[in-house]
Amino acid sequence: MNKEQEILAAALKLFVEFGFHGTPTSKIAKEAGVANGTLFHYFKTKEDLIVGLYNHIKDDLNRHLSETQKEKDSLKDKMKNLYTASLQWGLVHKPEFYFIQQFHFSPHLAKVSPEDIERQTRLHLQLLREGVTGEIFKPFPEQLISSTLGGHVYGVYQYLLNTELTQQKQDEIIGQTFELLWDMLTK
Amino acid sequence: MNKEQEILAAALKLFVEFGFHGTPTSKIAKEAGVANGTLFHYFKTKEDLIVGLYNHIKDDLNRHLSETQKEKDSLKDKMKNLYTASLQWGLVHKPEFYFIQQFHFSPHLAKVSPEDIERQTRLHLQLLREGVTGEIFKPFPEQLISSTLGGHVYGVYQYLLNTELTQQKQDEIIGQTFELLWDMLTK
DNA sequence: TTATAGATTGACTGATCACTCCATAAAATT
DNA sequence: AATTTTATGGAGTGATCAGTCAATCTATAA
Repeated sequence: MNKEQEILAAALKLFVEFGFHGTPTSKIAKEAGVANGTLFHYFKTKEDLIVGLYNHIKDDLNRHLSETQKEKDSLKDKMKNLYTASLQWGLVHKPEFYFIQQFHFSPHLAKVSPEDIERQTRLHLQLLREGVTGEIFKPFPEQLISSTLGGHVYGVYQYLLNTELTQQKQDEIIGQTFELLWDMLTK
Repeated sequence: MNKEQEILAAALKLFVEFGFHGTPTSKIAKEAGVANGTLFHYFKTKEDLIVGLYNHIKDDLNRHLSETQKEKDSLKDKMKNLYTASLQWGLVHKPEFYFIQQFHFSPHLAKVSPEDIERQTRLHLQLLREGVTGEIFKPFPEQLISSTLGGHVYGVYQYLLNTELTQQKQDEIIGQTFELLWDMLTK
């Protein structure tokens, strides 16, 4: 791992544990095994580091989710794969998932550029549009379906996070809750 | 409004806008129109203020939700009233709702005492238990139903927040989404 | 009236923090 | 080989901040 990645990894670990406030850049540098100055060589400011870490994680997640998409799958299968992969990635990458949410409720969110946002939501938006224009979903506004979907994933994630289940039980829950979600949203 | 409440109101406003990190206690005191020392007379530390504000808001919300509950209502009506009141309160108290979420993804969450948590979740838990023991809900773990429910509220809230709807349209969406939720969770 | 306790003030402080700066080293480019 | 660019280090700094403190004010009770 190069120094930039070491810094990102250290920042993630400390931000999740102590919050943005509670984490001085000096501690991040120390945890990463680099000098103070090195951190500011890669990230002009602390805020730059925070936003950079967010984009780094989001792109990583997005790359992973994209890999689950196969052209020839039905919409339902594509969405199920997206749903499943999201939850599984979140369970494997707990600090990353927590950080995303922590970031979403911070003033730093406003610093994410529109291009970054577009790139990070393209995949979801595309599937959603497919379902809306194909009249697969119930006749609700696209935004409402999107929000409901997001909320559902969030809720199920919280459950899976707080109950230690075997991989098999986990997959079972994911499958069942997807069906609930699908039945709720489609005609 | 007495000084303690002025401080809480100022803290809420500034925390939501600038985050915990970006809000010095001196600014809070200034915004509240009190001296620095006065703030620390009412709250021993900044963290005390943050946690105190959270409990203050949560108790406020809880008091409001409790008022919607009538003994003789059916479970469905009780839940619908809780659901509706939650969303409406959140829309009227946007900063408060945002602060709750901001707080949930901060290290300060760990400082809320078990008694406070119990008091703040009693109402929800009670209705949930009623539905589980009465076999109204589908046979899922209580925790899963609870999380799903929370996620659903969260999702619909995000939608209502981001779309400027008339009161009437809003109520319509709330009614419709509750039915979706109810159908999804009950037998 | 006096005594006591709480409320309020704002100047002050010790510690901490984000960030700078310059020296050196390594790598890339000419 | 010479030159430029990039990477790294770490001591240093000015600003800021959470929290203190002693003085004053207010109110209530004895």
